[in-house]
Amino acid sequence: MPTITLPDGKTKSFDKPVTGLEVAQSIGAGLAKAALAIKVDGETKDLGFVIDHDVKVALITMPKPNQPASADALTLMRHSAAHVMAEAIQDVIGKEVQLAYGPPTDTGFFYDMYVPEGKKISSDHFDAINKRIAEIINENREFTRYEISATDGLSKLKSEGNKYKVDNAERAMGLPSSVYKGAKSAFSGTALPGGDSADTARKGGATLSFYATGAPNANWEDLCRGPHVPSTGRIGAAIVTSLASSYWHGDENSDRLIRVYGTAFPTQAELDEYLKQKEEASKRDHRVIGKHLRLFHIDEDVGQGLILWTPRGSIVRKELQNFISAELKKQGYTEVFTPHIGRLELYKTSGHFPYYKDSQFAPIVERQALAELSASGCTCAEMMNRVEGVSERLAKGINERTKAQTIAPDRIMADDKLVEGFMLKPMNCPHHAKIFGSSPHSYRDMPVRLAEFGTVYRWEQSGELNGLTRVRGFTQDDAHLFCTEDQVPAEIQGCLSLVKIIFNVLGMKDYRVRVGLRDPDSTKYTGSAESWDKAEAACIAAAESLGVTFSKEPGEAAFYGPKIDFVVKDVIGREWQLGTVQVDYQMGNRFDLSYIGPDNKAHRPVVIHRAPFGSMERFCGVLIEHFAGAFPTWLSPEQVRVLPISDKTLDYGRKVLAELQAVGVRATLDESNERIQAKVKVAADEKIPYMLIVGPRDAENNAVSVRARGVEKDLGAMPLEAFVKAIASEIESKNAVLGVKP
RNA sequence: GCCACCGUAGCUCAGUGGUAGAGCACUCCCUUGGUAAGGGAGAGGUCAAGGGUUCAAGUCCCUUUGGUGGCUCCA
Repeated sequence: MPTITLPDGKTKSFDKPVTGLEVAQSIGAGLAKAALAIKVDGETKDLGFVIDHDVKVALITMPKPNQPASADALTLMRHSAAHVMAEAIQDVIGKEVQLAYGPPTDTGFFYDMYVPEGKKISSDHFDAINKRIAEIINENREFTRYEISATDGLSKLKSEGNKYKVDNAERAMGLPSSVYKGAKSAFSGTALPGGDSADTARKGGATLSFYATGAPNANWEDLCRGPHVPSTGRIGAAIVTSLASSYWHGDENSDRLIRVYGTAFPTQAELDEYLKQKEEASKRDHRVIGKHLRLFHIDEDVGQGLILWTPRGSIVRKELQNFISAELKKQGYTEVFTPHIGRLELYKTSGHFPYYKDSQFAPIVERQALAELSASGCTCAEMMNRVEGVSERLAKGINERTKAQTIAPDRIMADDKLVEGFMLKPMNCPHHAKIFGSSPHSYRDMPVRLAEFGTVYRWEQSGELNGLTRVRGFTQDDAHLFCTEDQVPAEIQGCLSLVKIIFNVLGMKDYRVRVGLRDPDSTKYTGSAESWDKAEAACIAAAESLGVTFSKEPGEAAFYGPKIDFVVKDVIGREWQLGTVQVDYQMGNRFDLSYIGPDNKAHRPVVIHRAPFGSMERFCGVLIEHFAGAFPTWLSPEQVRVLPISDKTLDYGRKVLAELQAVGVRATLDESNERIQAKVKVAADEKIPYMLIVGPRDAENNAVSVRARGVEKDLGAMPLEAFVKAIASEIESKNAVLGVKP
């Protein structure tokens, strides 16, 4: 005799078990019609789910017209749409396509599938697939769930010959996979997300559930734990959007699958709106704007992922750098400069080599050594082995070593033919550690804060490179704070206040904060449990003080300490990590760093790595999108453009230009013999904050007619002197004194 | 690195086997016009590179290279 509790607290009792649909009907016919599924004690179930005991329920419904769909409704609909798309693909491409895994995502859904040799799916098929999807939706077939015993289910799947579904079923039943032999234990290292794939009907139960899109054994069906919308017609509009490759279980040594992306919305209008928004967003793409506004250039002759900053882009970058430098000065940082390379030995000490060798540029080997290796017929692979060998030897030497150098640099070792070399630095910390270590320190001098806009190089996989946001050479606004353990909380706090200042000034509000904590079950971490507790507490407290929401992520700490990361989304929804603050208990040991404490004994400093922008490249990329290229005046490559009405006021224009330049305003003069309308249009396209239109009237009064970017009406004429004063104050304060808008 | 798609003038893009095109930008000329493109002329190309098929290739095939979207990775 179930009694159900509704979200508003009201209860309803039934004298026999009821389905979700019956619950909805008991409340109202309209609700029953709109219902897609039912949440039973927080878990989403089909409307056909039978409730036989007391539970809390909530119905998931189609949104009312002109109302946004709930996240639950979208997820449900998209999961169902994944089935429809899979059926359509098998209809269009062939039944030989084997389905693996098809969950909903934030913006749609995907289905991973194996496309056998001889079959192909490409965007040329999209029209046919979309047409078939529309047909299936139009047929309004019911999603029919049925359960069979796990043993029967498994043999059914085996007879169908789809090893991926067999694997899913075995996984759901808690059995070891009979088909997947990969190293990783689960998809993407975590449990299967709710959505597709199999699940037992009840926890610990012994059945597998299938969903037929229509009638079992007559229509298309799929092993799936559900839930689904009642019928295909409840999916408003769905399309396939793109293709990508993926790996079975995310394991690159395993089968390569095709991931087909799609999305679905309750109505065609919403789908159209979504597509339109995507198109609009792509206009804000920093790669598009960067080209249009001539901010940076990537040249294939220079190399992939290597940024050439053009004069205009360099101004933006330099202004940001000046801004942060000024803040650093206020906070007691000292600036250092270090070279772009260092000996391999250094990176063995720091632990960057060879552990991370796959993500670094190949070592630079000294000329003589290279010649001898080449003469002896040494292959590249052999050379790499020797390069690594010397590092390992040095590592051993370093742990027990005194200050004495045990291996001569830059030459082939006579005994075992090992090679010395240099590496393009992947990080700045080793150099900074060496600076700290180069002179004695008292606890009275601590913390020592070494800052550098340090350029580092990393061998990112070619497919990962992306405009300014993922590159192979980038400049970190890096600093290392060498402090006593007691100073850690205050220093973390200081780092975050810096990030806060920067984000506030730039008006960046749309970011999330991750606090990476240690995995309580792991022993991979260095440093005492007590230190970790304190540092983690300090990170959490600092994050709280930011006043934005943040997530605690156990297991996401680096092995050497906890960290705080700032993550922002780009225009197409991809997340990029920007700033980071990381506590490090390891570096002091690795580099044998010390300071003299009040007890007159040597102590290890704790090191805090921090980079509030992350990298100048990525930050500028994100910033371009944030402003859509319309930088605030202080950041704009060109702050003012003087537009003479005609050649007759060209001389006055020159005078205005000279006065602006005299006070350091970045201004230009449009000397073209276009009409004023054309000059205004061009300046507007280039997102120039201020246009000064100067004609005979202005020249007579020593005035300028001001037009501010983003302001409908022009600001009218004002004395030149007044404008110069106002814009200087706008630049100085970084506030829109004159009212420029993005 | 992997999968799919793409690479034509400085930029945005047409061009489905038969003599390389448009708009914008650029140069010159006319126009001297008060707030989102006045008019005309000119110049600009090894159609990403290399190989192949064909009487004939920007177009079809292969390789390389670069880009885009994902996957994987991310100190």
